Amino acid sequence: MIDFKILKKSKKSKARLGILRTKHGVVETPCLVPVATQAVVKTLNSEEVLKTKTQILIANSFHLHLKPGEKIVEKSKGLHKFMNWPKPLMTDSGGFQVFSLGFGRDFNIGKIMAPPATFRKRASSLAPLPASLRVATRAGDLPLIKEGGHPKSLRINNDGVFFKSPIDGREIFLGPRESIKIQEALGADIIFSFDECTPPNADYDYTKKSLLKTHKWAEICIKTKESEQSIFGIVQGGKYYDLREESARFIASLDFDGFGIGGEFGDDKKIMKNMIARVVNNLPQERPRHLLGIGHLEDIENIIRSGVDFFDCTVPTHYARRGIAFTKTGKLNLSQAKFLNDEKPLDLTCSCSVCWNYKRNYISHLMKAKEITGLALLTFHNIYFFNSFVEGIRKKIKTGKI
RNA sequence: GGGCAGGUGGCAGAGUGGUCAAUUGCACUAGACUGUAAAUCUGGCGCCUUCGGGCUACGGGGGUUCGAAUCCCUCCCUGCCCA
Repeated sequence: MIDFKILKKSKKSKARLGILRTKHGVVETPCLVPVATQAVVKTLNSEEVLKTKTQILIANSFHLHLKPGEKIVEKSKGLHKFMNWPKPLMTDSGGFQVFSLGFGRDFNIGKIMAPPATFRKRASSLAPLPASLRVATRAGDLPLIKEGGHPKSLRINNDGVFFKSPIDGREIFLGPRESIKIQEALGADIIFSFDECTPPNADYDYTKKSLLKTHKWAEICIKTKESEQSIFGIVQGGKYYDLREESARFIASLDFDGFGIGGEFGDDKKIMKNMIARVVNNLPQERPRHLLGIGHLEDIENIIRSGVDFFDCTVPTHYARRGIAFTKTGKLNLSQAKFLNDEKPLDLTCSCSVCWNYKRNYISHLMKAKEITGLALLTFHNIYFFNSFVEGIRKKIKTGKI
């Protein structure tokens, strides 16, 4: 059960200031949702995460189903108790793993891909891409995934997805019913409907067919859910404007408590902004919107201006474990030897405990020495920094600057 | 003192007459990473360059050869075994 109230709507953009009430406390929006896939923000314990201005976390059904299994979590009276996290929680449905363990693995790609020049031209129109078009990426050219295409390592049919467990290779079936049952056992405040996150190199026909499946699954998810948890439906449609609108309208027609926007829009920031705005235009104003898996620092203001209330992203935590700190003046790679002679804090304006107590030279040393505390310090700082950044945007909305 | 095995780029370790500035790994270095992978992918990694190439390099010195990291002599060093 959640209650979402919009406190202020921007006059300059679609941005809005909101407050979400849950059994586990309130969340001020717009809000970053740090990722705790395996019921942990990697490298940090829950008390530490509480000190990073984090208001809500998102865990993952698929991963927790594999390890330790939702029954274990249920026995511990749910995720909150299990991981000692007192604040609100979301769980993702496993829909992203349909992509990441499927085509994502086949092509060794992430969900966001640079669109080719030809796509840039066409993307602003409603016309679908010709099926013959190849998609250019940073890594070279990838074949388009056409209708009927299927990933090597998992099978997708109308009822759900047969995964191969990365642990022991056994087959694991996950469909809308299974996902909801798992998420009910986990007991987060907000759960997501089971979708297929379409690959970035999917053609129009594949995306459309996948979309219809995601829509059907959304209906089943709503029917299956027996708990009092709130459930968000997920809009798909790839980078095709008409499919995005169709999906938004359909998902909005169902009785969801809020809405996720999944998949990707290419890495052209302008197109992304326009496309999110189109989706948002077709969603009910009064309910929360969550942009799934997007949140590079330079994206955040844009997506909030487009009307997004929540967004989760692995960037602050994942980059931290690659030695990268986010700062007001850009990214720093603490693995670089030059920081061994740098006695400044990570960010001169940051008030997090890492920036108060540690210097770049020490963190750089920890990175070079492969000491895990270095990863933890960077993770802490990055989350705090991102949360502060979003806090700043909330202030700007409040004061009418955005 | 005798016998044997070795000495190759920051390290480990291939090569055993020309296609070798020298496979590969590590380290180093630069970049990538968007519903998670705490190490993955891509590039660089002797010096100089007008990007054609030039110079210096496989323990030191000498030799054979059109040509040597590779063959011979000698010296130095290391490891193991025997006295």
